[in-house]
Amino acid sequence: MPSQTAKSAPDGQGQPLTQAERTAISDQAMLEAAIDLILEHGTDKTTLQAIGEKAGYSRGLATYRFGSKAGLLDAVCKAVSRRWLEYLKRGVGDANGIEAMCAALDAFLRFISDSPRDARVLQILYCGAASPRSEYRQTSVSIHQRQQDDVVSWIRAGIAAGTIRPDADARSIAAHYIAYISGMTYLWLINPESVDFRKANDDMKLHLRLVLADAPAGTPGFTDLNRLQQ
Amino acid sequence: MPSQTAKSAPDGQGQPLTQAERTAISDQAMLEAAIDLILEHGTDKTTLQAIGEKAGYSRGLATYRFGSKAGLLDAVCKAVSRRWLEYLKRGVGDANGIEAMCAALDAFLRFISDSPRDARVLQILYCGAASPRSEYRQTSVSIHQRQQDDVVSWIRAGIAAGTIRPDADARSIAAHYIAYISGMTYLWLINPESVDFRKANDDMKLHLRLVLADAPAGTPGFTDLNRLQQ
DNA sequence: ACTCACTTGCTTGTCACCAACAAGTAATAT
DNA sequence: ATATTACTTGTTGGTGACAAGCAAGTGAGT
Repeated sequence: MPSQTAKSAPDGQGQPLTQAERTAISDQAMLEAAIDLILEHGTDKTTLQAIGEKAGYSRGLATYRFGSKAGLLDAVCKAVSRRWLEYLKRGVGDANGIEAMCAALDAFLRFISDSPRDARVLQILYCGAASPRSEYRQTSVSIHQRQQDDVVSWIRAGIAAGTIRPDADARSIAAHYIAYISGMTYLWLINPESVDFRKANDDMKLHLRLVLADAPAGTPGFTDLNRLQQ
Repeated sequence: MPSQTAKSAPDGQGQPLTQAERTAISDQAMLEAAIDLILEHGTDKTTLQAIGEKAGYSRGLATYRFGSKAGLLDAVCKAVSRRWLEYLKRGVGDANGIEAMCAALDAFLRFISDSPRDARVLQILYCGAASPRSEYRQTSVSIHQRQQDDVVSWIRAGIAAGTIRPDADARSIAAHYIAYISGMTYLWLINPESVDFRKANDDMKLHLRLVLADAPAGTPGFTDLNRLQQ
């Protein structure tokens, strides 16, 4: 127990930290500790005491800082979601229509292999948000809604650009698309071997093109699919 | 507190129950109480004491009977899953191919409106199974695997019957299909207003036909879709 | 630059609650 | 009547939440 002295300089040097630096450091340490512990034990068997102590502080800091266990989970959810959304943004760029939807699928696949820790903990937290009195459900709802809205705008832009057939129902397609990703991630989380995420995404891209692509009169239908699959 | 006397006849009559009847009655009462409490408070804020007492017994019976909280959740998960699988079986009958997949979507929609209590609690429990050390994850894995296997066999039968194009990848399609249902149910659970389940399922059925239908040379592609949507 | 009051970060003490188990009591079975 | 099973009660270790206290950082006046 290093007690509470010498916390002013983690590197051994005596230079004092500002209050803002102290909170930023301890916040970050606790969020990372929480991710590790959640991945190992799940949210319900992760204790605030363990989080605080793993981060190098006392058992009480997590409660003090985040107010409650739910508050901490919400903070973790927001922090990891932010990382994912930035990753997604970089992957999609300013693409639109079918290309944007395919790019987002690719980005998600890369996210899972680049940051499996984040991807897993995010899905665990989203699942936790399904609990009736979850105090961070709104966070999950907002993020899913935002992603769904993005997809809707991609589809509408695709329609405007003529790459997506005009009678496509953007909202319904977007819901289907988000549900697919969410469901696949769940299946992958509970049983990673049962899911070939790469192949599923490739198939999804084919299906998207098949279902959404604008088809001027006389273009091939299923034969086109068969050609793509070769 | 009715203490523990007069438990031999809930209807007031003095006729004794067999031991098997007693356990069956208390088991059922506790499972139903657990469902109500989980729907109201979520799994983590539902206590074994509350379950036992709501069922008309003592605070200790749930632990005694199910061994642990995880054991009880597993029992609830199995019981409700059984009800859903029977419902599904009746809805699908001995259909195959695309018809079976569409029938299953219809059955699920009816399940949600006929037994919203079961549907909601099932999704809550499946979400809980995503936790790293969940003691009933295997139950969720088995059920999802079984449903996926059913879909695979429907698809293979459809291929054999010539209603599904022969180059369809049954396993990949099945994973996509199960992921869609799972993901939609999650989105519906966390934010029921955001999902038009009926419309989404109608679209899903269209897409299934579009992606899977066997297409003899020269059949229409997208124009066929447009016709179906009228 | 020094100091002293104030604010903020963090820790420890404490309490109510909960899951789990053990031991005991009442019901059924033989 | 005795054994067995269903169920209850006593107890314990652990957990989240809160409050009180301690120490580090902050800033105005000198």
